[in-house]
Amino acid sequence: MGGMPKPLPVIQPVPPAAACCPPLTAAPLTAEQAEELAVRLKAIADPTRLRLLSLMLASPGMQACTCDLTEPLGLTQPTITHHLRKLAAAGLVVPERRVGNFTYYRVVSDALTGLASILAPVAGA
Amino acid sequence: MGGMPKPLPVIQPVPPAAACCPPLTAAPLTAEQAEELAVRLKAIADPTRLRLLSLMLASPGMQACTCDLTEPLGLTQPTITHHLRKLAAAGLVVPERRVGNFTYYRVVSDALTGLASILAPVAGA
DNA sequence: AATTGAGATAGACACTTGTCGATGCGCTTC
DNA sequence: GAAGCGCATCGACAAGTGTCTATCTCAATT
Repeated sequence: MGGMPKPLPVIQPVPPAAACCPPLTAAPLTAEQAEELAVRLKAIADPTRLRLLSLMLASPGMQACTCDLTEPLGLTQPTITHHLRKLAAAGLVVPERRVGNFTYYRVVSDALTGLASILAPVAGA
Repeated sequence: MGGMPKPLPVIQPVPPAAACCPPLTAAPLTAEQAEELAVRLKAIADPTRLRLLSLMLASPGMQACTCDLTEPLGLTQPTITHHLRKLAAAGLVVPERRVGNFTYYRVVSDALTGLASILAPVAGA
């Protein structure tokens, strides 16, 4: 069927950037703000996902396909896919392009810097 | 018994600052580095603990006693103590002083900025 | 058309975690 | 010394989570 090329599953229930909350030092967070920020932080508060991010960041274009990430971490392919899904749901990575059977994910570096600036608005200063 | 004044339970299994890992963008993390960083991030990846931190940061001297934190969050006292313990174990707060029956915890702001600089070394620049 | 191969999905299971009620310890006040 | 209060600890339980095996889908190749 010559239909549409299946536009890559978009998951992102979370807005693209870290525009959810004021900096921690600004004022006490509401329950909703804390909940939303915690969702993003939970996404990176996992050793496997941290390694995934650092591997992708070290790759050209901050991109990598699932196959490139499976072996270095010593985990199965469904597990890697599971973690990439979680990262995508938090807006930290995005399914970029699909070359043949390979799906390439890219790190959204703005999401990382956004999180960092919420934790410590003066970081890097 | 005129013994020692019980030197406030120190929990911190984690080194004081965020000197555990290079920035994410520097190089792929080892399993150990990722594990240690995840421990710290898990500590703040919780809505209750985020609100605790923001409440303490908004208090004079970035300090607060357990009694000040129980009511604003609508949780029981053992639960607040539990979370303060977790934050202390991650080096994000420290049991500062004890006035009568009150125990005051203080936010270690360097720990927050340290985490932020690992996530995004250029944040705030 | 058949085969191969990458990745997504589903289901299962062990483990962790957030919360609570009950209890114990230490300091303060009566 | 007895009572009251703040905080820590203990035990329990529901909910969430990371990992796996098995299966399915879709694209590329033969």
